[in-house]
Amino acid sequence: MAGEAKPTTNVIATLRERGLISQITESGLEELANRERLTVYCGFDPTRPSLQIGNVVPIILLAHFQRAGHQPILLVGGGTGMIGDPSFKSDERQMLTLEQVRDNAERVRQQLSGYLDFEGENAAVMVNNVDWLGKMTLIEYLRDIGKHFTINHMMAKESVKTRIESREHGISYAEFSYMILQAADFLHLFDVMGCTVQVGGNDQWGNLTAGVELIRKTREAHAHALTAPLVTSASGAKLGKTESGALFLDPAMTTPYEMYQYWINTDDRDVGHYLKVFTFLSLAEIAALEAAQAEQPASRVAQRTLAWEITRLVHGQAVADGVAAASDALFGGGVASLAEANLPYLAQAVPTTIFAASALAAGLSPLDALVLTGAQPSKGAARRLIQQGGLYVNDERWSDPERPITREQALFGRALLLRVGKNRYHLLLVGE
RNA sequence: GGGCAGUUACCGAAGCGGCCAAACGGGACUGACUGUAAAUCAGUUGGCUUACGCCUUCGGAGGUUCGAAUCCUCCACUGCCCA
Repeated sequence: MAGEAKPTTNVIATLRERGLISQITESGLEELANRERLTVYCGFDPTRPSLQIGNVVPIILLAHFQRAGHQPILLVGGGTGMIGDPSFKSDERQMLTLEQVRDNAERVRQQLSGYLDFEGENAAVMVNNVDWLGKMTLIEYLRDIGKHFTINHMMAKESVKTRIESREHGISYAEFSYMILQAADFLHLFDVMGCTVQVGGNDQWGNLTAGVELIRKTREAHAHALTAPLVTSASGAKLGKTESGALFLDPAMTTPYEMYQYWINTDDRDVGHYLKVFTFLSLAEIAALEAAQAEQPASRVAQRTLAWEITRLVHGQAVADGVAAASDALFGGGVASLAEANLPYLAQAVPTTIFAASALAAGLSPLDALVLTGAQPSKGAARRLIQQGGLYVNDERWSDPERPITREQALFGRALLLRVGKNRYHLLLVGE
């Protein structure tokens, strides 16, 4: 399949100008990529139930390759996930149970399914390395693969260096062998699909080159490796870190609204860089957004675009539109501007409490409402908050703690958005 | 095993018989200002249908006293010193 159709654009140049290349093998990949259709793969180990935002970067690499006419392979590490990658990890991993790995692998497979085009002549392919690693015999592993690696070379790899030198932690034989398994993956995909390029995060460099070397030694063929840099912010913070933990792709673990808000709050200094990395907007469009942002900082136009694009990429356009509408209602236009259809996205955006219609009909004490939703720990605290002017009900400042909230204030007759302070919200919804 | 010092609110730390729901600092929260940022300034920071009223709180349990975070006894834990 590979090599039949001409690629359309210079994908390496595209990646380079977007700051998406950290290391690349000196193997003529750029010229080759312009000449023929390549098959490119990236692996994702199911070590957790969900991928994180950082995992999107190598997916985007694959997407750029696909847009340029090449064929991407998404590899789910159902086999390697049973061992655990030691690269740049200070401790031996807690081994997952086989059930956990299988369950995680299925989730990861679903999370990966939305980014690439699985139709057409350079359709993306999804594979799971347990399908071949699981069948390999010990003798095959040692004779066909292991024979081509020297321990000396493996020990010199930067990715495992600290573990080799560490007295306290050490490294098990299992984890030490991880790079060989990943090399075996590359060899397998080379053999059965003609795959000659592997991409990954920068921490994967050692594992990628292990595969390149294995293919050279056993098949006398050239394979290529390319890594994306670790994305960092101007303030040095690790990308995707929130108070509640990492930004997960699974909407049950990180709501699309949280995802959207995370990017909305991007520092001006980072927004251009992130647009290049996480969206497919042209460099001209990005430059225009940056200029508009610099001229009108309050518009947050670059951040809005970034947040919408990433949310759409991860969760789809309908969800991106919904959370954007909810976000605008919360921070800009007010809740009155929200369409009733977007109420579910608002409920996803803020903690939501269901309460009885009768309570509203009788007139709801704002003190009770604050305590009921957990927005305030006690009525005393709620009273202080109101007296300080810190409560808004559907955007109306509620300064009298004794004034009951009635049905007239409710949006669509059933929704009360309590705002505590500048930007803490609680939604009260009348139950069915 | 012996000796000494300590244990106060989210954290640090005052208080050493009534004026203590407990100084002060940090944090957190609210307001003003702002770009859903940072900085700054002001206020709030045990509970109770806000009441110069009541209730619960100063490691735990008892006791002395009209009255205890403050004094006594025992217990638990922490730190330092000596064996």
